[in-house]
Amino acid sequence: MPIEKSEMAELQTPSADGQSRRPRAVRKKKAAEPGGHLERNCSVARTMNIFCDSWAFLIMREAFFGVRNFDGFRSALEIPRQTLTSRLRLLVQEGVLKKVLMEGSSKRYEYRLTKKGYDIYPSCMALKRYGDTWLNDDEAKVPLELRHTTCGCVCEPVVACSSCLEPISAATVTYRDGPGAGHEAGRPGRNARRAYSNSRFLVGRPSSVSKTLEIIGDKWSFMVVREAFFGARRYEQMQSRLTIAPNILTDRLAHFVRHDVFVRRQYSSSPPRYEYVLTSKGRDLYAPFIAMFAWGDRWLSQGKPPLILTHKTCGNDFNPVVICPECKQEIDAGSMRYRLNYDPERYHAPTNDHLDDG
DNA sequence: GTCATAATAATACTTTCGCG
DNA sequence: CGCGAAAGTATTATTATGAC
Repeated sequence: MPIEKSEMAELQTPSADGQSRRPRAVRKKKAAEPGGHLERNCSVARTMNIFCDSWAFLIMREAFFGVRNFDGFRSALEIPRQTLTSRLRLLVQEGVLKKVLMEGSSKRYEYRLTKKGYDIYPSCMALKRYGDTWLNDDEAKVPLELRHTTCGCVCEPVVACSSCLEPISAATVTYRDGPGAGHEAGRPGRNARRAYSNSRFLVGRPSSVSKTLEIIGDKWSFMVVREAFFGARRYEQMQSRLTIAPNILTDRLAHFVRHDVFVRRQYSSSPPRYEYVLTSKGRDLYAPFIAMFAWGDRWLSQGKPPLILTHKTCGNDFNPVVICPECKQEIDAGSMRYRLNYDPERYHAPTNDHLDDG
């Protein structure tokens, strides 16, 4: 991964040399500067620029359940209006939803999935599967059961190699630069904040997608996990590869340790140093991660993927696909039926009902 | 080097209001 | 009602600095 001269100059921090002359971005003072630093081209990062926080994904999930209008989203998710407004606008702008006038009305709109949006379904299922596997309290029952109409099985979709159709994991995949490799300016503006309280979006329907997003609901979390999948273990490695603020990195690592995604292990004692190693629970995040990677390749790379994947097991280059383990067919939203393993009524209590007690 | 803390910038959320 | 803008508050991200 060679870095060109011009990029080097950008990457250099002002504090690197003693004298504090700014390289040249002197005209800041406005929001003009952000996006100044470069980040590696990455389909996951691009995907996360669209689904920049958990809400965006949950809105998509509801869309797959058939929700179409503003108030439908609002009541299903108990999302603040303003937040919903801005998320819908973003999703429309990015072309995963489209806003259409409802027939017979001059002012009611509905939000429909575009092809691009419809295609995020497999990623959604990968998130769901992860939550079912690792975050479900009730061992016996997952909140939502999928039935694959193509083959009739009760389906637990897996992420697999498009060449041999065997499930993939971080350990069985290698990488090399693709035609779209390189660096690009980061998205202007700051990254989205995490949602206020984690429990906030668990109040809607019980959902394994929500639970998964509680762990990796923001872009930085995904980026930290990405670096871990690419072999980074130490604080400093991640820090330098991501140009992430140190306290944010600290925060995310601690968050991940709390959630059993990383273990913190001392590798040196004279100066105490620690490294962060993925647990099996952490390694399993590879499935949703790579599913979103594939989506970014399909829709945001203009046919020039930044990275090419090779499946060690079969030896071929491949694209990640989400398939039904029974019939090996790729899944899509149209071929799935659902069964709820919970009482829907119970989970649609009026707002704030859960707050008032002594 | 590996963070922690404090100060500051920016955004999520709450509330209120307006418009057809 | 259905939707969103505006204003104000709460919380988080970023920057700067420093402890060890």
